[in-house]
Amino acid sequence: MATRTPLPRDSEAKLHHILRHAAQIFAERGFEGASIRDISRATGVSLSGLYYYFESKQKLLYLIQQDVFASVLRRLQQRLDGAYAPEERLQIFIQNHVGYFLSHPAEMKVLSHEEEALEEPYKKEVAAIKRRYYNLAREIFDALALRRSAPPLNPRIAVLSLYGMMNWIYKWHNPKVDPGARELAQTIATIFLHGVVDGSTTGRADRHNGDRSKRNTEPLRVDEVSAAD
Amino acid sequence: MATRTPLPRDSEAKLHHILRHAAQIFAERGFEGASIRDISRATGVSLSGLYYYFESKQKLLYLIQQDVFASVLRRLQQRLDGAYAPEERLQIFIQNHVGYFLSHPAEMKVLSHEEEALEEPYKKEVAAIKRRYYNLAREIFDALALRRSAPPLNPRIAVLSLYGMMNWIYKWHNPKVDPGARELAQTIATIFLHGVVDGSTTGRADRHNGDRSKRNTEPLRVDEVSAAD
DNA sequence: CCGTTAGTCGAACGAACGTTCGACACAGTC
DNA sequence: GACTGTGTCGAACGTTCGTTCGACTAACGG
Repeated sequence: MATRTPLPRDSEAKLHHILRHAAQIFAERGFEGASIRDISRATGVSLSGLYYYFESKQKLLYLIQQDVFASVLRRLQQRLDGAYAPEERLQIFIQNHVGYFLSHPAEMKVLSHEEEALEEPYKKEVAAIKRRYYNLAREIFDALALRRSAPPLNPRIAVLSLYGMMNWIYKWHNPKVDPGARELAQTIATIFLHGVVDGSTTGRADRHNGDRSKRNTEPLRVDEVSAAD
Repeated sequence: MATRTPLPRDSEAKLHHILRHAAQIFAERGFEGASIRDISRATGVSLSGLYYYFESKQKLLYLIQQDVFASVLRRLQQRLDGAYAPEERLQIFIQNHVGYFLSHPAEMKVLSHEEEALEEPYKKEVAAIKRRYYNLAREIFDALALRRSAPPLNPRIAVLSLYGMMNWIYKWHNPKVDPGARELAQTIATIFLHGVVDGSTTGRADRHNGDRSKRNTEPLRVDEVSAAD
């Protein structure tokens, strides 16, 4: 059935060349804002020539996302292998994610920013990979949460907040001003694990009211937000 | 002096009507992905009629962002008035931000997601407001950081991580599953202030590895990462 | 040397885009 | 009743979009 030559070598290399430059363009102008002509210009491949490598703009976005996600997960699995302590596993997880963010900013921005631009045949597939990635962090967190003496946190919110810290990086990180991956990951891990005021006896004792309160008096009001209308 | 006809009332009301529906459309399809014709359809105003209220699509996006930002800031200043304790101020800040996120999801998504879609005459103006908002959180954090006995954190990273936790919400929050603004804000504040493993003496043992935490020897396999490959 | 196939491209397609224009209805003011 | 300013619209402008098509080259197995 299948012929001898499965896939020529330079074809696959060229596909990656296209994926790399396309990610750059998508990162710069957004998926909808970027045109196939932009990508043609950036890659040096003619407009119609591109369609030999992907059948639609949607598929191109899917290929980029799937490719970078597979990379991240593959590297994470490698690094996690042999680490069993929850704290260490969390550090590795954060380090891996942040590290990839800073070393492949365009690809990771496309992954973070263009999630919704993907339409339905592909959207589901990427969502499945993301769920696996989420569950991995969730398992680490659940093991970690056993260390906690204070009232338990909503684990879903905790994990998604961690993702928020990490995935927001592309919005603000400036290599000329901000630290590299190692220090950045360490800072985020410290905040997530111990918070910003942790460490001394003053930590939690000085809430100015019933200390073990859930619903204390009322420091703030949420309800009426629609006043602006 | 010219008090005759300052601004027709229903005109301003209609502008807000347009802004509200346009934010909805931008939130759903993205700025570049949404067309003025979509907005015409959603508002009931004819295509050309819209241009009486804004001179370009860019200006429309600017008006939305400027409008919602002014709202958030105005409400925040109100609530912050009279609160002096750093922890309380931080709680108010988070509560305000998260509360606005959940009560005006479309507008806040546009603010978070379409930052870069804004071009140069307008981009600078919104950036200026955002800097003010950032500085406000930064001042609260600096006051708070005095409470910290552990080695100091990079304050810029800490504050931007907090923004990350909050601004990421629009990507995942599901009203049917996730808690409301109050509990959500409280969880984020707790994580930011005290971390997820804070509380007991085991907290800062620095390296908790010594004891073999064999209680879960589950290696947490990520089995076959590239299934779709 | 011939046929097949992988790879590449210029030119064009119809559709959709943001924006403009001129006309028109309805207020108030002289 | 003429004038002016505000608000509204249908129709069209020129441009750009994603995608397709047919022709072409280079390489290789027979």
